Amino acid sequence: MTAKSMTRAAFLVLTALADQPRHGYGILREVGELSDGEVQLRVGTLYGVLDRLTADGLIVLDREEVQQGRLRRYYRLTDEGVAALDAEAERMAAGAGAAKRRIAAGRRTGAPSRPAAEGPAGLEPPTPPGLAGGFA
Amino acid sequence: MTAKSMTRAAFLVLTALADQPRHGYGILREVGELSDGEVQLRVGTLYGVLDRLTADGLIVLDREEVQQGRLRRYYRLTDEGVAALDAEAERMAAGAGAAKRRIAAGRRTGAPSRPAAEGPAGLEPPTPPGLAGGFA
DNA sequence: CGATGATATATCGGCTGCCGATATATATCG
DNA sequence: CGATATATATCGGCAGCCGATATATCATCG
Repeated sequence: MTAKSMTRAAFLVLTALADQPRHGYGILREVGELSDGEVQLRVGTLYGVLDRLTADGLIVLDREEVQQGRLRRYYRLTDEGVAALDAEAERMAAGAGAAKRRIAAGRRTGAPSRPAAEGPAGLEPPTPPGLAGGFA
Repeated sequence: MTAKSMTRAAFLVLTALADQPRHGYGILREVGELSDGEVQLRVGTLYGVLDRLTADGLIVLDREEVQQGRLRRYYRLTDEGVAALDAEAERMAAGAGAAKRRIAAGRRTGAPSRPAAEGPAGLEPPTPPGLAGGFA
């Protein structure tokens, strides 16, 4: 079945929960710290994602605590959630690798922009094969 | 400025164009082949993405050909497009690595699901620090 | 010769999903 | 007392993806 790719926000939440259970606000902070502030998960995005992930069985409510008068609702990954995150990480790494390889391949002629002004216009380049290098 | 992350479809199009200019239908086929059929870019998605990428200056219309009575409109990456793709690939690789590391970190106790039935419920685990391992 | 399928372009409506704004409540700090 | 941090949650708008649809040419098969 291979299960189709999750959204970016979902990936961030799952990653934040990968090492230990966290509550909503904690997830928000963790995502920010994880990327040194570059990637930010918005509050308005969080709860929808949490609901969807729960409905999909990738996370579950771990426990509720009242800490200093404030409610904390902790979530944790299910086995299915771990598997999904792992699969997504694999896909992303593969995609990133493929992109890098192809950038390098396109650099060969040293002409990234202007393609050197073709001849009399004809005969399309027959897709120089060889190093394909796929996603998976 | 760091430029915010592009959409998945945009990433796929840029990747397909990374090694050489291609026309719309060719991009569609290339994306499919690249992932061995796992990832598919839909026709209904393509042209909107192409327009947006053009407006953003990441790709440009390279040339138009009439091959066997059918029009082919070739696009290619701009220097800015190459840079954007490269940056995105970097981000994805970092994110994938971070997820993998955290999954491994969470596996330590060998209790991925049930957290071993806590004691009388109190004293949250004080966020065992150490190996943080960020995105970037 | 007509049907089917691959090639190739493009549009549109609907649905999903992200985000800014907003609301509520408590604890801390100045 | 007001501002800031912690913590939850909802809602409306907008961007973006996808299925369906339309159009046209060429090759293949019956």
